[in-house]
Formats: sequence, structure tokens, C-alpha cells
Amino acid sequence: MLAESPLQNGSFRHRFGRAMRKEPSAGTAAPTGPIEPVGAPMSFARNAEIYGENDPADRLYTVISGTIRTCKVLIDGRRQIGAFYLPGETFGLETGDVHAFSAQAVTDAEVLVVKRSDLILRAEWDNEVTRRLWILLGRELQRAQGHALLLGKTARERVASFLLEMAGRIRSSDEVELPMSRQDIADYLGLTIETVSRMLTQFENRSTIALPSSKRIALRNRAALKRLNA
Amino acid sequence: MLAESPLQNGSFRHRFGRAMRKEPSAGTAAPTGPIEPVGAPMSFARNAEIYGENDPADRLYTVISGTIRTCKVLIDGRRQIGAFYLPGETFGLETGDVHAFSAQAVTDAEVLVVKRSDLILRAEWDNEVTRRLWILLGRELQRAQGHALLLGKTARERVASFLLEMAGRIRSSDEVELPMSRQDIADYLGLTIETVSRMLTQFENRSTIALPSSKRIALRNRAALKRLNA
DNA sequence: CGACCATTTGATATGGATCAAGCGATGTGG
DNA sequence: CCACATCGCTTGATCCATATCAAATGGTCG
Repeated sequence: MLAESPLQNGSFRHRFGRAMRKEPSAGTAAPTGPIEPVGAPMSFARNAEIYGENDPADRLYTVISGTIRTCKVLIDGRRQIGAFYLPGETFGLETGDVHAFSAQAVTDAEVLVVKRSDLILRAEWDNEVTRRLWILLGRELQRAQGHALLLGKTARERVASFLLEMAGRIRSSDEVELPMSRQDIADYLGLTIETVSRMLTQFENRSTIALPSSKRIALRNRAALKRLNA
Repeated sequence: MLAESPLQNGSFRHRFGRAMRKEPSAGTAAPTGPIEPVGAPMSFARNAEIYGENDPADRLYTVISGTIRTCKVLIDGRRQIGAFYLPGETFGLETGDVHAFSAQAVTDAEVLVVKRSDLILRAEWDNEVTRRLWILLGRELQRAQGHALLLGKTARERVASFLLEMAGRIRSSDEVELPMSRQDIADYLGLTIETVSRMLTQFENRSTIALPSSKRIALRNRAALKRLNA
């Protein structure tokens, strides 16, 4: 239903420049960089599936451009999004041998792929690779814990936290261009699109944010949002 | 408020025998065993704090007897429990240098403590230690992801999942002795004690479970619970 | 026995879901 | 280039699951 052609549609390249600029301090030994910066990037069209639930988890992916989501669909159709991955971030790291979540492109996207077996081999005689894998796994854990915490809060708090999180991760002064739809946000926050929308307009009415367009959000009063971050 | 004397009250020993029996296949190379099975165990009285939020995360703990919870208290007093740890399980593994959650004893408990620095040193020339640490961290990630998933469900589903999870982790035929209070369960599931209680009596009325006593729960119809596991 | 605490049960309130329009962008075919 | 279908988002009205408030019950320990 969601799956489309898993290969490129060509129109993603206009995002490339912007995306590359988002990569944290390229060239340094920044632990956020891709583990293995060589190899041909793969392209995915919007909504294309990168891997499915229960697919063998034998690869790691680093986002070059675009946004990726991981998600799980319950039998009755409810969808829970596990995480969003922005340029520079790595996903697909799982300890089981199959993926517990599936991954799709939120926007047209380019990702770098590396085989897990290669990494494990290399980790044997390269402590730096080991260290980076450890950091990545730890980061995933923190993210998952934070997500669980988020889901215990009220709708207003969840949306506030989401905005702050995204503003922190997307490089930009005070105006954020959200790459994902309201439905994606809702499924990440465990809410409905209507509730997400209402919270946003509520924030707008209180001048906490401004909404130049539906995906563009300007944080006018970060303190008010932080206060809701509990 | 919750913190009491951090040292023993002596009455925990009666749990020791039972607890030890819970350790998975002792003596084998079971990856669930404690990483370092030597060192004196520490004792904690019910509700005693093992470590607090923002304490340095320089130790790992393996439960010998009793039950431990990790939790976070929000400014307004809401409490979110991150996980419960039963005998044989290891907690305290964090990637940051301070703990994001605090840990307390749910019941009188004994835990084995090992210094993180020791482990890291040892991991340098002992691949087995490295491998076990990796497995532990991966398990934490899975747990946290599962928890986030849980919090997206309805109250009935959460309680059903909780019962199944606990029944799976506590060795016993079909009758489980829950070590934690309704408040602990509620805070873990993101519900109120009243809702937890109501769901339990609902299951009892439908003969899905039986409640010989408030903490003792007999699973009469696992299939019905699994159906709610979505 | 009596005080205390945890749990259950009942009555009511409410936050967020659901159902149902509207509305503004974006794209398509005539 | 415009009319119109489509899609994603917002807004409004109502409903319902769970929270909240309140009280009864039961179990434990002095």
C-alpha cells in the first residue's frame, strides 16, 4: 500500500545541497559521521520502503539527504512510528537478526548502505569502529527511552517536545521546515492528526509559534515550549 | 519521600533461595548471567534507592534476589517507570556518564555490583565481555522499544501485555506472584491504579485470569490475552 | 482490636478520539 | 490557462476511554 518503486525518481537531487550542509562538522572525527564513508549511495522515492519488518537486519544505513522513518503496523492497522532519521544519522542498527521495525523514506532520500558483517569483521581489529557502533547503539537506546517518556505525557506536551526536538535536530535559526506529514507526526506521538493540528493552532493563538505554511514552523517562544517539556 | 535506609533490613534472605532458582541455567555460558560473578552482593530494603537520576553511571548491577525498578519523576510529580528488573537481569547500563533514570528496590533485594571502568578495561582483551555488554545494551534497546510500543495501546491491551510479559519472565507454571504494587504497574503502563485495577477485575469477570490475592495472578486464558497483544 | 495502607468499586469529569465538513494548495486534463 | 479533482490540513460537533474524586473493603501489623 505504501510501497512504491524503491528506486530513484530523480527529483531528490535538489535536496542534496541542503542536506549535506546538515551533516555535523564534516571532516572531523565526529562520532556522528557515517561509519564507512565510501560506497555508492542508494536513492529512495518518497514512501519507498528501505526494509520491512522481519527482513534480515544485515545492513546499516546512514542518511545523506532526506528523512527516513521507522515504523511498526499493528494487526488492526494502527501505525506506530519509532523514530525519524535526518541527514547524518544512522539507522537499521538492531541486535536481533531481523528488523523489528520497517523503514521508509519520508521524503525522497539518499542513504549510504554498509553490510553489518563487514563492520563486525572490521570491528575485530579496529577499536574505533567498535566504539562508534557502541555510541550508535547507546544513542538508539536514549532515543527509545525518550520516546517512551514522551508517550506518557499529555497531547500538548508531546507536541511541544516534538517541536523542540525537531528544532534541535534540524539546523536552522528559529524556523523549522518539518519534512514529515501530520499523519507521520501523529503516529510518532501516539495522537491523531486532528489533535496534532489543534495543538499547533493552540500554540499559534498563544503566539508560542507561527505557521507561515503548514510544514514551516517558527518558534516564537521556546521558553513556553520548554515549560511543557516537564 | 520514597527513599529509605539504603542498607538491609535483614528480612530479605527468605527470598534468596527462590531468587537463585530464577537464574537462567547457572554454570553454562548463558549470556544472561552476570558479567562478573564475583564480588560481595549489596542489600537494599524495599523502596531504598540504588542510584539517583544524574548520579554518575559508573557501575553495573545484576539482580540476585528481589525486584528493581528504574524510574523518572517529572517536575509535577508524575512518575514514569522505565523498567522492572528480576533476578538474573542486569541494569544500570547507560551510555551517558550519568544515569537518566533512578533505580530503587521494589522489594527487599540483593544486587551484585561491578565497576564500569573494570569492565571496559577487561573488554579490551576479553571479547566475551565485549560481546555480553553488546547483548545487554541490545536487550535494553529492545525493552525500551517494546515499552514505547506498549504505551501506544489501550489500557486493556497494556495490562494484558504486562501480564504476559511478567508471566514470561517470572518462572512459574500459570500463576504469577507480582512483586510490585498497583501504583508501580500503573506508572509503568502510563495509567492510574484505578484503571489497572478495573482492567484486572474485567479480565477476572471474563475468566481470563483469576486473582487468588491481589498480587497473585493466575492466567486462565493466555490466548485471550495474546489476542489483545495486537 | 484498631490504625493504616493497598486495593477495589462507584460516580462524575474531561482530554483526546471520532465523525463530518470546510478549505487551501497542488496537480491534471481539457 | 482555467475548471476541477485530489490531497493534506484545519475546524467544528459529539462521543468515549480513561482520569479524577470519593468511598467502601480488605489485608497487615502494632
